[in-house]
Amino acid sequence: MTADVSPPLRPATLEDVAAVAGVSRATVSRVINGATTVDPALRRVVEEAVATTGYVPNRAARSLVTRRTDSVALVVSERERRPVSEPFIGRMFSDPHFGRVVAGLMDVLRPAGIQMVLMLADDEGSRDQLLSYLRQGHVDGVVLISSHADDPLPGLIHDTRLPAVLAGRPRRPSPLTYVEADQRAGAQMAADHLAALGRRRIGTVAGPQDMPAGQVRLTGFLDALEQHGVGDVVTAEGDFTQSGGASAMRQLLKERPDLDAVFIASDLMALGALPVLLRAGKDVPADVAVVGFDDSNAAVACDPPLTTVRQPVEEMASEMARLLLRQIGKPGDGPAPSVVFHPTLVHRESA
Amino acid sequence: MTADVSPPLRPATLEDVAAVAGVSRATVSRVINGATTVDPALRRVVEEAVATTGYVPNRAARSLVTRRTDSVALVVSERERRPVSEPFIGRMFSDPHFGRVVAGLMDVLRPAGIQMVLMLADDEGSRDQLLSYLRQGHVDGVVLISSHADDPLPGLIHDTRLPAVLAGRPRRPSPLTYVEADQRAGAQMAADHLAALGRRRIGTVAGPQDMPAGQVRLTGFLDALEQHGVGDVVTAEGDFTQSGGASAMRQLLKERPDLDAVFIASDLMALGALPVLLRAGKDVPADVAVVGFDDSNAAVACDPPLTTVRQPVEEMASEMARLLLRQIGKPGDGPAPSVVFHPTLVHRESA
DNA sequence: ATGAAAGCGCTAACAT
DNA sequence: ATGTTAGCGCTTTCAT
Repeated sequence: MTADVSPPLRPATLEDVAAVAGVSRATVSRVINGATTVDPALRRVVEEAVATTGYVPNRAARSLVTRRTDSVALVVSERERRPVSEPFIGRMFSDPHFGRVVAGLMDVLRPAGIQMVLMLADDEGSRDQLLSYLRQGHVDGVVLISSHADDPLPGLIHDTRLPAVLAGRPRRPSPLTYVEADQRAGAQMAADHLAALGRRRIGTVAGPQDMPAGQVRLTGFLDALEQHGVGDVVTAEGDFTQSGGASAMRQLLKERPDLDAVFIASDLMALGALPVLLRAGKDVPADVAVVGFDDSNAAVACDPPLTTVRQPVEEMASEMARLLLRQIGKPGDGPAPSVVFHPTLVHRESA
Repeated sequence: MTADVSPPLRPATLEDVAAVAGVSRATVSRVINGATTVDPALRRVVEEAVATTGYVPNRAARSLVTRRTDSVALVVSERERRPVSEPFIGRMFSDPHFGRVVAGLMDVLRPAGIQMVLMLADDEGSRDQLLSYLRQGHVDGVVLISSHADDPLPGLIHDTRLPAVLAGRPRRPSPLTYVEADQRAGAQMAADHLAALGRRRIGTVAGPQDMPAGQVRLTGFLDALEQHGVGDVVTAEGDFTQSGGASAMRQLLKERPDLDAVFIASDLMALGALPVLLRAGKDVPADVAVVGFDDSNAAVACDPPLTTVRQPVEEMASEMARLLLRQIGKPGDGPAPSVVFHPTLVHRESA
């Protein structure tokens, strides 16, 4: 323990450190920024001065001259909430999926010293506000999580020329880098599994056909099944909600009461569908095998626990962060190539 | 539609606006910041120039001189993850509760033009990093969500003299403002309800006893039950996760197979516990009445839907934001008085 | 009511 | 290898 230095009322500046170390501001700056052209002895002196003064760089000042901010925006884009009366925002925020993405991003961003600024775009006003924020260069890049297919934001963000990465392939083709899980491959794994189980009277609760994920999971499933010689598959469309899954399941059961397997395009819909099955006197998996998609919390909440297609959400988010950092690092290169992850089948009890 | 101005390669500065408007930088600055001492006519001219140039203030430059940042930190503090091998951070992040807090905060911060910077403190290194960040004044205030009782962060944050608001009363008394729901009252409501139902063979899945919420919900429940003449209550501790809820429920069932009611200290744990109950051949609520806590998404995802103690999480978060903004507004006043919200019992089908 | 000018703390040429 | 200097874009005295 050394004697206390009298506590600075004003945070130490580069100037203060320079004075203590007996060098110029520039030298201190060089040490701070790890320039190699500094005499080792001087470097030590400066480092000591930094320690005694408790110096921390002022981001605003630095950012003003470097035009970097060492922060990125995490933009959550949601469809406009229809009734303005609806009290609170953020369907996305209360989705555990969102938290998993944040965790994955932070895992990479934090060690890099990059801060995350959380932004929400859920109507035209907030979108304009967001864009002007981005255009003014208050962040070095953006991660976009969009919950709806017709989102104009990928295009608008691309126009800002800011490095950006999308969570999931956008519906309209975009030059922006995206990271997604191979939905088609996932659906195939579900089909293969069901076929391997010897099931032949198969149905599927599809997702909304106006969302890419909904479409691809359905066609991927049907195509794979066809390869297994199963051509006659009953289909009902759900809306990715629990109750949507329930009514789609009812419909399926009416059309094909002797069903022996069903692929449900999201765990949440499966959570709604399972009780319908049980109520109809079907045992899962004995009578009807069920495979879900996502490996979300809902999968374990189901009874029986759901065999489901897992997307490595955290890993994908970390990859988004890495891709973003890479683009920020060398701005000339344009968007980084997109990355597609491979899903895996998680075995539980429903199939 | 007027003719396009040639697109600026470099974002417009105050100087540019001043040139277009034919006034000085100072006057533009006054208009931007709503000073009253500007001639209405000139004001209009300047506003037009702002529009045509697409000017947006540069935060870094402004912050450098004002020493305000128009952003606050949302700090998530978690216990250190024991095995470093554990792949990912952020138990908190994947908790839907977190998302609801974010939504509530954003609801008041966004209209105020305040950005939220997400920060995580889960070991000493990240805590130090966080504190130096805070001390350097990169944010105007902090919202702290802490997941463990012995968190030193409230004290450390108080030492920074930065305006701050805590989510939940800290274990060690602190001068910092906090916002919380009356956990004890909530637990009491659960007990009253179960007692009114005539249940007497009662168990509870408690939260972690090293968390204030875990402790208070347990003691509040037990005390209230005692008042109803129910003294013999079996208890198992969960960790506020779904799987933790499941195993605690199994334990409870083993100790007391004839249980007719259980209070589960979080909906998420209830989501895990319900299937265990059903598997054991118990009908809910006929055989076993279940009351949860939180009124989160999980409550509605449960089958049957959960009767649960509702904390107005979003409203509480909004209140935190308001209290923080107030302290930021007048720094002299010190911490604002804390606020305690009252929980309500939400009736669904499980009890 | 408006303008001129002085910095805020930092980095990056440019000199030495 | 180190120091000198000129800004980055803004707010804010201080004159006028």
